[in-house]
Amino acid sequence: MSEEKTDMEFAILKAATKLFLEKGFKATSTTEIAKEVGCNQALVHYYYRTKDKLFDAIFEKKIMVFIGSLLKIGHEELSFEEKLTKKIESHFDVIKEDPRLPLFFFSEINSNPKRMESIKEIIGDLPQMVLAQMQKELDEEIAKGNVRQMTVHDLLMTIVSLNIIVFLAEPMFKTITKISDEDFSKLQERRKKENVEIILRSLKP
Amino acid sequence: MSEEKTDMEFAILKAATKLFLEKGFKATSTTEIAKEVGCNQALVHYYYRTKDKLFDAIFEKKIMVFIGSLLKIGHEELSFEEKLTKKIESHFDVIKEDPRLPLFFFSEINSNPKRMESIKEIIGDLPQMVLAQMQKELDEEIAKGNVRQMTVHDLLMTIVSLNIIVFLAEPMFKTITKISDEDFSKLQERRKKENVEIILRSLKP
DNA sequence: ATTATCTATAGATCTATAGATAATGC
DNA sequence: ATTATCTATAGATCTATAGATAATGC
Repeated sequence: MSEEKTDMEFAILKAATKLFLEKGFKATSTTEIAKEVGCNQALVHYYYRTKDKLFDAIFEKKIMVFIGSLLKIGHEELSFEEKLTKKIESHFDVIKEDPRLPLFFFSEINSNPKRMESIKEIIGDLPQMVLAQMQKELDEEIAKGNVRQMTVHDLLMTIVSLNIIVFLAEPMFKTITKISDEDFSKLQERRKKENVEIILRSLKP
Repeated sequence: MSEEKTDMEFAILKAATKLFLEKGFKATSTTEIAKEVGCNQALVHYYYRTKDKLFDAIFEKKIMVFIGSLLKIGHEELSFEEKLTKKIESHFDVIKEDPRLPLFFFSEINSNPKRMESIKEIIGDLPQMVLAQMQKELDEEIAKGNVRQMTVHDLLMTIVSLNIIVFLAEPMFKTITKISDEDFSKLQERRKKENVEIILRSLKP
């Protein structure tokens, strides 16, 4: 009855994560997950009981990654502009590690908003506090005349918006232009820099 | 054998459009479409034969709306900046009319890239030509020193990116904050203005 | 006569569970 | 003994079609 996951339990989680992220909840069957793992379908239910519970475990984890990448703080020694740059880039990099995350996230919340409710309860009001802290820092810059009037909500929306587009558009992109993975990676890095540039410019008084 | 769609045929198309946009291809059943229309499920297949063909008809139409809103040209008498502003705003407004469009679009291409292939064939190289024209206009502004070095691809990516975020995030937004529809509409309009501001700033030399 | 609509159903999923067997931990 | 894995299957979909009946256009 140990807390440690058995190999098989972990393998199922891993395969499910891959498939759910690729194809979403509805389009992924427990049969397919089992096939990917190389076990029988009943075993998926033995460990996670229902497809829904299995999905929820994954969804929660991934949403934390996504939100975390945005709300993480640190680099206290840096200037506001440097800190912001780091935040934008680290958010971008987290998504690059897990490029299906944005579409997964928006799709699944759209098709089942209730999942968001439970997430809300789990994370509590930590985000509220981090946002308040970020707003304070932003207000200081505004007071100093370094930044135009701006809410942290708008700023975050801009960051997320610009940072997700290449990943959302990846399948479309790769279908239309037969771009190689290497060139696509270069395009991503170029966009990352461009995003920082756009956002810093957008804040100028 | 007239080209005109019967009432029932049209009603099915309309119901299918609504459901496919809301829940996507996989999560929508022909049974559900029939129920929404108020007919029996066989009739959906009588008119459109397969779920796939029905979906394709809708997907094609919607993708044209989305692409069209970006590539439309006009207002020749206006300045570059005014034209760009109009383009951004009209793109935003088209999506506001059909707020599920961006998620629908990215989700369905992700889950079945082949659909994009057929779309590609239908629209041909019209987009290429429009893009070339837009690039020419942009290059003129760059030459005049009004705009920094920039490709039309990057510019369009920025526009789409900023314009879709509120719509992608709508379900999440409405779950987390219990924002009213009216306030959400105000937020959208504010974002539209903000997007224009951000994009114009991003182009300054 | 032809077209539109319905009922009924075959065949393919898919989820979840029951119950059998194999593997492991004392 | 307990836990992990398997086989088999019930019950719920869902798509597509066959074939019956109702509505419509000459």
